[in-house]
Amino acid sequence: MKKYSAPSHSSQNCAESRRAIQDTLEIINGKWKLIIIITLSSRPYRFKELSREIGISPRMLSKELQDMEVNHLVTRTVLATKPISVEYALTKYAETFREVLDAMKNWGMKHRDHIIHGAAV
Amino acid sequence: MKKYSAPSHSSQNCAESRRAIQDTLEIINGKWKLIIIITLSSRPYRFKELSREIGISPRMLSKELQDMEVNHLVTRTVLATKPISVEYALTKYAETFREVLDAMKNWGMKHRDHIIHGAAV
DNA sequence: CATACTGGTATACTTTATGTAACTGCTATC
DNA sequence: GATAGCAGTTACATAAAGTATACCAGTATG
Repeated sequence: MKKYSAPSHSSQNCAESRRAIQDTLEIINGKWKLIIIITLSSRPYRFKELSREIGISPRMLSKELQDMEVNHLVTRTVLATKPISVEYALTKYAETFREVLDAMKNWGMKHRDHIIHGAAV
Repeated sequence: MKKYSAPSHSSQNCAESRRAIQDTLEIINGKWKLIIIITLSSRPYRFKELSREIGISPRMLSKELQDMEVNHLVTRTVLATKPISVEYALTKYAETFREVLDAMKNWGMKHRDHIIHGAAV
């Protein structure tokens, strides 16, 4: 009987922070974006090569790479090879994302310790 | 005909980093966890109060709060009020998560600028 | 000319996430 | 004793995410 509608409060900059965090979340959300970023951070990959490397179907890979291109995280370069090939590489801009990944990595490792060694709350 | 199975590479600490990042990702993954953390960061809330505040159904809220309790991010305290009430609050431990949120917030804001003002890649 | 490689797309399907509605057990108030 | 509030739970329905399989157009090789 009840509808659960949008929040009524939201002071201005609180909402802005939330939006920023949500934006960032979308960059790495889902099963694949993170591993794609990490894989491409070692070197550029071709489409099929990347697909085989991380075990993702072409359908998903195509979609994910398109998202990441829109967000300026990867570049798509068509190479004039015998059978045409396409190279995907992280942009220089993508390096700015490392701060976020580092923060997540550090916290994640501490958290695993915290939960395993069962500290008090 | 082809199966897309697990990766074959994965140098040791690379895999460890990835796992840590994935762990962190799970903490904030989904539609609600983030806004719950942000809302509770101002003050403790009771169950229904929180439900109304952010517009989440009791079903989802219950599930999310349980997850977060397991991860030591919130505490659940039963209060001896006339109709019983239960207070949810962020733990002190949850404050350590602020580093991650801040990194995400900063990057998210820069990223919005970057995309809107259409800088070169 | 069949085979195999390239970078994908199309379709159908399963699984997971989220939403909706109704219901429980308790207490207080009208 | 009917109504309403609290803190949830349960069963069911839909939406989103992911998987599997097949296929296309192009080029080279045997």
